[in-house]
Amino acid sequence: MSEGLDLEAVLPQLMRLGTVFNRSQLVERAMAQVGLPVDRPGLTVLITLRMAGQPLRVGEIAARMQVAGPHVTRHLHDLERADLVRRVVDPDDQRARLVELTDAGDGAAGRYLGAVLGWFTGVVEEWSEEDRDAFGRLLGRFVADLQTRIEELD
Amino acid sequence: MSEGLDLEAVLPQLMRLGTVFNRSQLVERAMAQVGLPVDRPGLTVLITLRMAGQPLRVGEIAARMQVAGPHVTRHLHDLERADLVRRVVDPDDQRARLVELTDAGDGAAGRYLGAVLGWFTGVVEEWSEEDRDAFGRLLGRFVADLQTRIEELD
DNA sequence: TATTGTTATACTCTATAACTATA
DNA sequence: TATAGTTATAGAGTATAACAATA
Repeated sequence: MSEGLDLEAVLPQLMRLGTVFNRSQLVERAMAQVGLPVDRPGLTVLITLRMAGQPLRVGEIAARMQVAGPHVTRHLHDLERADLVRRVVDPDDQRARLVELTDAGDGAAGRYLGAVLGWFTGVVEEWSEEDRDAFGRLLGRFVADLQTRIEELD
Repeated sequence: MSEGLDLEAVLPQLMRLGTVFNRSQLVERAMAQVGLPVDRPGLTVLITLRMAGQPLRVGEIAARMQVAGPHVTRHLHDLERADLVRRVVDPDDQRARLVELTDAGDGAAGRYLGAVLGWFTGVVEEWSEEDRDAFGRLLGRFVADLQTRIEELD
């Protein structure tokens, strides 16, 4: 059962990774780089919009964040008041609203992502190129296979 | 900048992994295998005790879970009422309490871990042995380097 | 009648502060 | 006086239900 041993080693590592992410103030430190008083879910909205590269409807933001709609609505209020996003009526459907980043909002999201990216660069910069490539490949595959398996359970 | 490209690919994967973990009801599904009405933090207490392999003090459980003390105290109440843990006075220090799993508690934690482990087995069982080994090695290294870097920031 | 979004409310998880008992 | 744990309170994040407006 050498298989079993491999997996029993991986599982605690994944749990540890989750702990490191959630509790080590990685997020808080990167948010400090943003230089604006945005809370965590608000920042997630900004990142979602920046990664989309285009204005999104409220429901679409909620879907991409995998949260319920009202949660997005609530934080859009704060973001709009801070002039980080704009809400405009969707010309194709008067019921819907398109949310777009202001320049300030786009800059904030960019600074956050840049900080996190620079941080990961530091973590693996002493790795060999082979190891970096292999890690990227295997991690991508793992996440994809995991997601497939989850969807199969439904 | 081939480095940059590698990292920019890894970062979204990690974010995606976090999302999959937190929102895909992986935890809820595994908890269903437990067959007992234990909530999530309560289950974390049971897992912590099982992985320790010995009774732990309340403060030690909180440290391993990386949460504040009162959080553990609160859930120990429910767990004790459900007969999943026992609290006994530490013979070495009358102030402290040792928390130990009952047979039912140990079984519950075991069933949960077995479900998750079996699930991961399914995800990577079609991988080559080389890929599995490499993934385990690189993931472990990544988490360790990440933690080191975080500690350096303090 | 179905869908988009909002408002109002409630629940889960975790933190901080104040307190008790033992050292 | 310091430490282990508990009780009480507060906050962040997210969900559900009820509602409004448009399709």
